[in-house]
Amino acid sequence: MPEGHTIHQLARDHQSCFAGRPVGMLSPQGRFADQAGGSEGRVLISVEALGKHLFYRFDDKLTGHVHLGLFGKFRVQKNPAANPRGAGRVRLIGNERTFALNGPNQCELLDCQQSHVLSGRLGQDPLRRDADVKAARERIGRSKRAVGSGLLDQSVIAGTGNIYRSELLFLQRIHPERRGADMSRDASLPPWEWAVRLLGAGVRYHRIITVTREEEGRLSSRLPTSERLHIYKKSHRSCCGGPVDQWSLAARTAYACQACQQ
DNA sequence: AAGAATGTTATGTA
DNA sequence: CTACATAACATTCT
Repeated sequence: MPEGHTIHQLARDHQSCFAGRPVGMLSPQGRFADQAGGSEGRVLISVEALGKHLFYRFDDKLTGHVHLGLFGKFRVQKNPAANPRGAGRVRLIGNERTFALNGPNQCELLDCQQSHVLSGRLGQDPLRRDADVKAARERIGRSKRAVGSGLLDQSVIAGTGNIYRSELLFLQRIHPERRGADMSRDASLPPWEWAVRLLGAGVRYHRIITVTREEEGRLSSRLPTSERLHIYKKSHRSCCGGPVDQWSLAARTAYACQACQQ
């Protein structure tokens, strides 16, 4: 569930649903408070996504911070919402809909200082207009590190996870183990542009799609999940059946087409 | 029922 | 200082 594009969707949704309203949420321990306007209620100014992190900015300068991690999930229900399931962490009650959060990796209230520290250590987010492309590119392009490692490092590029790492390196025919510094300068497009494109498609279609521009619309509505990706979690390419290698890189399973990714 | 999974951080090691 | 490994934490699905 949580790659960067998902988080941006949530930010957008929550922003339009709750900005300007008192919202009961996010007590310091991450337990939920379910009364909008109750003792925990503060007015929400805006919701922002930075990489895979969500920032809820409140009028009293505090920031609610949510990171979904592997399992975190917002469930949406039409009001009146059913009783909370499991260990609820946050409950956002809107006019028509209620969002309930379970299983986040992080869920806490930060002061200015803390939230600044957090956002400061996040890298460039391909989905943000204020991203410093040059910084991200240099960080990877000058590094002796494997590209596949840099792409998972949130302090370099924030928002790409294991799926996007696999898919965008495949699309460029770059082997994940290749050192950033060794990539040819004249490669058709550096990973950044592909990241922008793929994450953007993710937001647009509410799912991860890694096919070419013309095909996007068609494929997104028709294809089953297993066919929206080229090599992620596959032993053979979906297009030509060529064998796909699997190994561990930066503590996650990496994938590469044996024949064409070098 | 064990194990894997779209993630991050802190800590230890070389 | 960098890179890599490991553990910890959250939960659901096969």
